Amino acid sequence: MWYMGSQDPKQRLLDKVIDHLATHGLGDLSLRQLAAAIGTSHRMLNYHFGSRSGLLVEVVREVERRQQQRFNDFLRELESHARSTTQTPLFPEIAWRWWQHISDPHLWPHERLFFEIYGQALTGHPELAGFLTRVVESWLDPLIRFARAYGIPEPEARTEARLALAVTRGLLLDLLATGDRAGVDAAMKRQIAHYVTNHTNSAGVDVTKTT
Amino acid sequence: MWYMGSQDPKQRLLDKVIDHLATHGLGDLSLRQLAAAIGTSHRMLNYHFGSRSGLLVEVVREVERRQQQRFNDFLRELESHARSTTQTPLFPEIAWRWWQHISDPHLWPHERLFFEIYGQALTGHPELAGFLTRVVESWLDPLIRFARAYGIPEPEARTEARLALAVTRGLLLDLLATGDRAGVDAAMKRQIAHYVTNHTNSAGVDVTKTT
DNA sequence: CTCCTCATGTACCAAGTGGTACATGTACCA
DNA sequence: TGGTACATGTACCACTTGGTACATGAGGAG
Repeated sequence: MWYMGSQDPKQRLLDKVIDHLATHGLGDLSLRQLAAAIGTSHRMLNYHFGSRSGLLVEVVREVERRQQQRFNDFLRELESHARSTTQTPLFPEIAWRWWQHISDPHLWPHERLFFEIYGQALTGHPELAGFLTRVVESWLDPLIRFARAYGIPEPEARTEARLALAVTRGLLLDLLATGDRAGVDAAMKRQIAHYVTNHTNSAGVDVTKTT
Repeated sequence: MWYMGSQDPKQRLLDKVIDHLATHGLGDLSLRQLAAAIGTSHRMLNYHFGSRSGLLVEVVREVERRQQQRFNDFLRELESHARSTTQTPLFPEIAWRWWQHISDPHLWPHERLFFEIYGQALTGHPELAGFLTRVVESWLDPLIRFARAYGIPEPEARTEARLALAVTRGLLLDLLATGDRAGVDAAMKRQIAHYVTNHTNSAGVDVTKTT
C-alpha cells in the first residue's frame, strides 16, 4: 500500500478519535460531529469501524492498550534508573514515583476518558461488558507480582494490590474533580506511610522526603 | 392543590426519573424514551424541568441530596444503637459498618448512576461543573469531624478523611465492576487495620472479627 | 492496458431528537 | 357562577442521528 511507512489509515483515524474524545469527552460520540472535528466524513468512520458501537469498542480497547503501555514504559524507566544507581529502590520510593507518573496533568485527559468509559460501562452498556471484566483483573496481576517482589507474603499480596488500585483510582477521581494537587499528594503519602509501618521489612524510610 | 398530601407532581416525576436512570443508566436520557418508560409524555418533562439540561441538573442535585440523606440516616442509626448499648463503638467498628451500609447491593444502582454522572462531569459538561466542586468537599467536612471525634489530630484529620473517601470510592468502583464481594471486603478490612495500627489511641481491636 | 482492491466523497433515507403551539381538562377562588 | 392557574395530551417543527447506495479515484497485479 502507498501509505505503508506511516500507518494503517484505520489506526490513524483511531488515534485522532481518541485524542478528540480525551479532550472533549465521550458525549461527543456522534459520528458526524466527531468526523468533522478530526477532519473526515462520518462515512469513513462507518467504513473502517463498521458502526458506532464498533468504533466505541475499538476506542475502549485502545485506551486499555495505552494504559498497559504506560505501565510498561514506567517499568522500563525504573529498570534503567536502577542500572545507573546500582541499588534497587525501596518500595515507598517506587510507589511514589508511580503516583507522580500517572497523576501528571498531561495524562488527565486520558484519565478523564477512562473514568467516563468506566461510568458508562457500569450502567449495562452491553458492548462495554468486557471492559468491566478486565478493568480490575488486568491490573491485579502485575501489582501482585510487584507486592511479592517487595516481600509481602502471598495471601496478603492480592488484598494489598486490590487496595492499592482502589486508592490510586479514588485519589485520581479526587484530583480530576478538585485539581487539589497538594491535598491529594498528601493523602497518597499518608497511604504509603501506612503500608510502610505495616510491613516492617520495608520500613524505616521517611516517605515525606521523596518529593 | 388536590394532590397535596401525596407530592408535588414535579417531585413525583423526578423520583420516577431517578429510579429509571439508576437501573437503566444515563445513556437513556432521551426525553421521549425516558418519559415513555416512566409513563408520561416528553411534553411533561419539558414542562416541569424546562429543558433536557434542566432535568439533568435536577437529577444530579437529587442524587447528591439522597447521598447526604443516607449519611444522616446512618448517623441516626448509629446514635440509637449507641443509646441501647450505652458504650460508644470503636472506630474500626463504625468504619466497617459504614462500608457495609453503602456497599449493600440494593444501593448499587444508585452508585452506578453516581459514577456515571461523575464521569460525564469530568469531561467538561458545563451544567455538571457544580457537581465536581461539591463531590469531594461536601464529604470532607463530615469525615473530618468524624476523624477528630476519634482522636485523630487536626492536621492529619483532613488528609485521612480525603484518603478514606478515595479508598471508599475506589473499592466501590471495584465492587461494581467485579461483584467480588469477598475480595473487596478483605481490602477494606485491611485498610481499616492500617488505620488502627497507625493511630494507637483506637488500636487493639481485631477488625477481621467485625463481620 | 486492464482489472481489482481499498479508500474516500456525495447524497440520501427513515427514524429519532429537543422543543413548542394549541387545545383540553380539572381543581381552587371570588 | 365564572374565571384563573396549573397540569396534561396531541400534533407539529426543524434538525440531527446512524447507516447505506452509488460513484470516483488511486495504487498494485497480471
